[in-house]
Amino acid sequence: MKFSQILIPTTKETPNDASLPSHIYLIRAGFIQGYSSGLYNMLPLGKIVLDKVRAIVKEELDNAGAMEVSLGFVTPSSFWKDSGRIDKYGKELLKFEDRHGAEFVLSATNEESMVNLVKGSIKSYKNLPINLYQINLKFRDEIRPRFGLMRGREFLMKDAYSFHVDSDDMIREFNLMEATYSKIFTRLGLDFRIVEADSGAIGGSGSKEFMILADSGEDTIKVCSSCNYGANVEVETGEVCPKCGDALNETKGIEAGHIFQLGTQYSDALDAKFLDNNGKAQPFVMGTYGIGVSRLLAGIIEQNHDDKGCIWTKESAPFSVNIIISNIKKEEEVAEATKLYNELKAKGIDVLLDDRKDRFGAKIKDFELIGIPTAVIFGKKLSDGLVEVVERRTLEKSEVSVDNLLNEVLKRV
RNA sequence: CGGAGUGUAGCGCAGUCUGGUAGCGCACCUGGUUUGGGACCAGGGGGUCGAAGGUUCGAGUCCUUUCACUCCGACCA
Repeated sequence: MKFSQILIPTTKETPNDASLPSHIYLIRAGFIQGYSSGLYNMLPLGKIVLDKVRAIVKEELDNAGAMEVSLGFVTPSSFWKDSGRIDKYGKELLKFEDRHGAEFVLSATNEESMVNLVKGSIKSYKNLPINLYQINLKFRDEIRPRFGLMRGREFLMKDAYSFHVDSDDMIREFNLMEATYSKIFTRLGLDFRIVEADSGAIGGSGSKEFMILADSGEDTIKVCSSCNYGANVEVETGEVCPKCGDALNETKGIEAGHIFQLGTQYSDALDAKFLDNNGKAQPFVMGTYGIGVSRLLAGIIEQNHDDKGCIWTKESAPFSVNIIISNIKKEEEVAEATKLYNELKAKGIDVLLDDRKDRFGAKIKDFELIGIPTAVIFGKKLSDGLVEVVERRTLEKSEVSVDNLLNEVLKRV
């Protein structure tokens, strides 16, 4: 895409109400725009990144055999009364009435809706197991929303729910989801730990959290210095690793995923049963699995930024290559840059062409702020047949011959 | 909900103490000159100073009430 045609309102000034790097840079680089406490608009760049992350989540879940659905954002309060959660979840639920006085809530999570969906469509063990998920808006009226996308009130969440004939099969799926989440976080280029956790308001027994390691994390976790063991401090109070006996270190993490072994808590409460192979009614044994998709964006930047701006990882970047035309009035620069732009597009590579009338300084600053992994600069040395290639993460520059340029760029994406 | 702060142009801020014609920087528009690290010159547009009420000849400024937003805490995927 061409920079001149996308809305990317970058700013030099740090917004007065942002303190975390992810919050500051996502706003300054024109990814998001806040408009009320805990509420954000996704601008074009933010939407592109969100869709990329979402696509990775979807791809891995589909590969694991889960199926995507989309449940309504508005749910009757009766769903929550039936499960007994209307009081337990309390004020985080945004409640309202329709014109007839019927009570509704905005979905904060969808165990009830999903159990009702399955209850109405699955009657036999022959249709089990099944894992249904959705990636859509949630609303939680947080006591104190903060840190931009990190803890918004409205946010994009992937929530999956699995249904099984027994606990063994549910645990098999739980382990599969753990492996699937690991693939997702790894593809996104994140440094993360899987930790033992409390189950919180969701309930259930076994539960693990996926923590993105970052100083600004809201959770304190203990991680083993040699193996991959990790646990939430509320769960783990010891000083040595129960797995291998080495020292445990305290660190901060951002909770971006959480998987639960639910059991029959919701199927019992909502009277959701199937017929087993003896024709006997049994409650579904359930698991539930969540990823904070919009929170992942904040997490990626918390873990990947410098004092100049964002540094997107390969699979999360809005574009793979940022082509900079140093001086838009130099016909040769425009021609050569446009040529590379078209060649890369033809290869299916996401590329941003900075064709604005601004000077070089503004363009390179925006490149550093936005954080696309690689920049290609068509400038002064083009008359000698040379262009400059810059790696965003290291800011390392190298000169490349125009003749060899396409291959050189392709090597990097 | 306790504690602390902030609301003045799209963004960042000064002006409020000590009441007297609404300011600065960035951004934006027009013209010109520039073009490798956020250019320069000239001209220009944009505000019910968060809201309501009060005091006063006169309120951005003083008083009262209220709303919003941010930070710390408790709480929470």
